[in-house]
Amino acid sequence: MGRHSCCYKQKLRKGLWSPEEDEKLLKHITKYGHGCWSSVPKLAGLQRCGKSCRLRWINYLRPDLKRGSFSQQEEDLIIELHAVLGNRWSQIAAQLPGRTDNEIKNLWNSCIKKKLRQRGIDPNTHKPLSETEGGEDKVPANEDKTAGSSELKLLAPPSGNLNSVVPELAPPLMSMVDGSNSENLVASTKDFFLYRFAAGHESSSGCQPTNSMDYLPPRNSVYSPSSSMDQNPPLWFNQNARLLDMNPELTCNMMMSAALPSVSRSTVSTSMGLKPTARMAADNSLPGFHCLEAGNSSNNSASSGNSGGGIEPQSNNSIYESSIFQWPELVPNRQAEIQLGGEPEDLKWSEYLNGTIPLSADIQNQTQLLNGAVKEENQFPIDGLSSWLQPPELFGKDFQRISTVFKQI
DNA sequence: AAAGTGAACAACCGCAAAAGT
DNA sequence: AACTTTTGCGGTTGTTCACTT
Repeated sequence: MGRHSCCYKQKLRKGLWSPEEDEKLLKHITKYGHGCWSSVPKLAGLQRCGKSCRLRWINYLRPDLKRGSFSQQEEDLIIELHAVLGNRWSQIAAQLPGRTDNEIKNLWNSCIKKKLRQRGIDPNTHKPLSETEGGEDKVPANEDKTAGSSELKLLAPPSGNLNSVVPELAPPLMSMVDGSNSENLVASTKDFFLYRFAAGHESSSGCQPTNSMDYLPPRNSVYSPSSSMDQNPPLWFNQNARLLDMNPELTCNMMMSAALPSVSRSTVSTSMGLKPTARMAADNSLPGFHCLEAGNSSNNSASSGNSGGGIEPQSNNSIYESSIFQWPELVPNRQAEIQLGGEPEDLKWSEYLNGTIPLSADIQNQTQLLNGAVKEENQFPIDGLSSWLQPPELFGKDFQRISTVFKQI
């Protein structure tokens, strides 16, 4: 319990990561996947603890990270999600594909808090400062993590009256949830989330969710309590539901993958979360939109079952099968960005790597490009590297470092 | 030009819980 | 069932850089 044992070992480096360390970690994970994090530093030849490696990967090296500044839409979404979830950054991050909890947390503490105060809003309670009688830094009621049944508690809005928010949102949003009306998506994104959270609040009792994001009701979904993923249905559903009702083919793939044993621990990146806009857009079905996530889980569990034995190189496994890259979800994500007014600099690794940085919202072409990349035996699309490696000045110093590493790979 | 300041970002720490033995 | 190991999360601190004085 507590601090990881590897942290006690001597001579472990701390502080900022060097490009060489990044390279080692990236190479290792690209080749073998992370498997058991505690064994990663040893296998990758790093003088770091596994925890540090994990953090570095999640917050910095992961290829599906979206870099660049937050858009206004994203900020607004964060504020509204925070009003519902409190400081549950990982859950907030799950709704912002390509963003990490750390990133969002930093943004909140350094920027959004200040903005809200300037607007006369208490960032903790989301009420006017005048109503909070100087309790600026007090923890709001919905952040009481230690209280029992916290799942339901934290879902309650700061005002304590979630119903005041939800009912009027529900009718138009229901059609969004059902995917039958994709035209009003942009304007209602934030409302959509509030509704979804509220829906979770209502439906969570029968599901015994493990966290507040496990609310997703099985509407329009394939989740069945009797299915094989019921080893941890809330978790499984939490991580996959948004994708499940996106695409029948995807659903099929995921179901098959989920049928593999031990979809349990949350080793799966929450970055698979899709904005509603992306979700709806994908209702048009993207052929070849494979779900890697469930396969990822099963694969991870298989490797983690070998804990202590290190990671066996899986030379036959593609990068996808190694649960590292999750390109396909980036297709709808990209569309989501476009619909949400994503900024040009909000480019993604997949786009760099595929050399398919789109200049317009031509999703079909994009989809074809990405599908092509996927179909090519799931190989890491190194061919596309040259095109995105060329203008590093466009993407900052970090880009140069990573690009160097990828070049070498 | 140098020092001070604040914003933004990166990383660490401690804890809780899940998973494994 | 008890204990250990591993993972994930949130709070906090440290670092870097740009801007101001």
